[in-house]
Amino acid sequence: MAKASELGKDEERFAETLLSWYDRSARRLPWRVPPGEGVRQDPYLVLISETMLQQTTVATVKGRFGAFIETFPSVEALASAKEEEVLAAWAGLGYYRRARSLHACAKAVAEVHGGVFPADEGSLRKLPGIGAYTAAAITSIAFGQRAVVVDTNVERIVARVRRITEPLPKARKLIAGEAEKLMPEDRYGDYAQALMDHGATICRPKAPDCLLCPVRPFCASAGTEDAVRLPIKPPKKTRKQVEGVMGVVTLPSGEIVAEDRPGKGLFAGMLGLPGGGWDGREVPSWLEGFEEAGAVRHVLTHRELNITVITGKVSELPAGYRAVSVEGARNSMPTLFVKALGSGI
DNA sequence: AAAACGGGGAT
DNA sequence: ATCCCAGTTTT
Repeated sequence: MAKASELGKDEERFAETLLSWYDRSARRLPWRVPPGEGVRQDPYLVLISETMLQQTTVATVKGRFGAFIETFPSVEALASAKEEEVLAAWAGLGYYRRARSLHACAKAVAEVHGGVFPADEGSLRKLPGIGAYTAAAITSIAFGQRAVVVDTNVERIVARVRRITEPLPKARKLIAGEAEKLMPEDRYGDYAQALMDHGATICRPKAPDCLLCPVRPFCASAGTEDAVRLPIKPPKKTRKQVEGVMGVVTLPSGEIVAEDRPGKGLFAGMLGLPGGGWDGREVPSWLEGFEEAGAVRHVLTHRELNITVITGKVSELPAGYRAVSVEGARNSMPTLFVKALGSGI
């Protein structure tokens, strides 16, 4: 460990060393430009990937990014798409507000900014769905400008490197300040992505690999128990258990009955199956008396859903609902409904 | 400041 | 089972 008088020097060497490691071992990812001086990525691609990656693993996004970009190749294409199409392309990814914000963001870029992404953090931050993290990511990765990118990887790395023992979320301000001190003087985009790779492959949440860590000489927790336990996180809340009913109801055409969900709440704006009880809405009376066909358990961050799946036939479409093919439902409904569909057919 | 908001992969 | 994830918005 360096003496206090040498910390300033360590701060410079940290970023330099991490960038050097990144040049050798950057992961290749579909949305990423390989490391190099002055490299930039298309801001539209950064927006899509960063939005998809919010609270979502790289493994999941890997399988969805390409198809989305193919469907909506440019910010103009996304802006001119119908919301229904955007939501369908997002089905299964979760946190569906992201898709609606993304669509609103594309419209704003197209209409307010003439189809050109604003190149400064402050303007980006004003766009729908772009918070502090995403604004900093676009600023650095797409525009090569200085921005302090702080996500959970960075929080973890900085808390360990600086041995910050104050629990989250109170430690956030301190962590952001320390993160800024550790920054390099150029290659801001590569540096942001180097931190991500380091957090994902070396400075992992549970089993950090300090023996392989390139910045071990600059880390106050390296090889100690602190490297495993920091940052200190707040205790988890227990999930509320809720029960409900969902119907897989067939029409004479072979299609099934579906609904457009309300604009707020769970799965807002998405295509869903008729039912209720689990989302604060009544089970529609026309579903009564249908045959029980299965059960689905679905766990969300703040709810645990226990759904009874019923099946039946109706001769015509009930008012307020719409007919969709089973294939269409599978492709555009959130996972919960697709699971119910599988259990009810 | 706390709650709402999905889903899947790793352990 | 539990933890965690390239967070943002609303309450």
